[in-house]
Amino acid sequence: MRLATWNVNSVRTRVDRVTAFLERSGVDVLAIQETKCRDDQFPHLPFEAIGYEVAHVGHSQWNGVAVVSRVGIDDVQVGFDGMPSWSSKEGVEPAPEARAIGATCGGVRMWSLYVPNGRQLGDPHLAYKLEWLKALRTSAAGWLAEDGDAQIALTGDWNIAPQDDDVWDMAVFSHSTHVSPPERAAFAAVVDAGYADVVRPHTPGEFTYWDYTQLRFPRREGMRIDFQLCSPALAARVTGASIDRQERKGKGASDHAPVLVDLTD
DNA sequence: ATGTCGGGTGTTACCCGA
Repeated sequence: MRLATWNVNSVRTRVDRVTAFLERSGVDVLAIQETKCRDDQFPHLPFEAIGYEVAHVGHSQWNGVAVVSRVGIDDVQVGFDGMPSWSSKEGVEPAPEARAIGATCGGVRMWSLYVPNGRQLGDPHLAYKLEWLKALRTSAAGWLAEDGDAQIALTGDWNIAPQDDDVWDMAVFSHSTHVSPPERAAFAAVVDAGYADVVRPHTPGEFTYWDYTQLRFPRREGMRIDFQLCSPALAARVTGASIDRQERKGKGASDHAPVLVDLTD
């Protein structure tokens, strides 16, 4: 079985590319982030036409996450227990955002996660990001406490570069989010809860994201911020992993590349 | 920050978010 995660930066703009990727890559379960649409706007038909079912949550033009599967899609859960809310502006009641959806697909509990960006050091959005990750860690630890043999994949855009070599130049990020110690500690806490980054060992020195500006992609100036973290029982099934750099090329590319994991049957 | 992308709208010019 093959799992993938991909921040597509608008599923409506990119639907042809995403379905072509599914057909080309043989991915069985795809976690999508930044669909940037409401549920009623999600393009279900092109996915169903090639044999995939969709579970999606989207409340507005922001965020939006989905799981797409051709091996079944059961027990869909929107958000996780304790997931913090966010208010886009003063005077607006905080509400849960469309940043997490889980579904069981072919025996794997697949989560599509879009971790808050954090914006800038000192911004309230960074405090929200850290709270969000702490709550995710608590929930994810609980899932393993319930069933130590559970096959769980925490996949998506984590908006964190855990190591210095996960960005092209640390000097550029000296006053930025994504590399700050609290963010890295929040990521490490999820790993410590029992979820291993199964992709890094197979993709040394590779990036998953390149900014649209400044010719970052041709200059190979990227970041590794998209991950698949797997529970012990799932990590034991991993036979390989890759980052599909090809998908960042050409007109109409997302700024993120798909991250793939192969499992034994 | 923005030499770029998305989405949106009090739309054809600007807003926000990444």
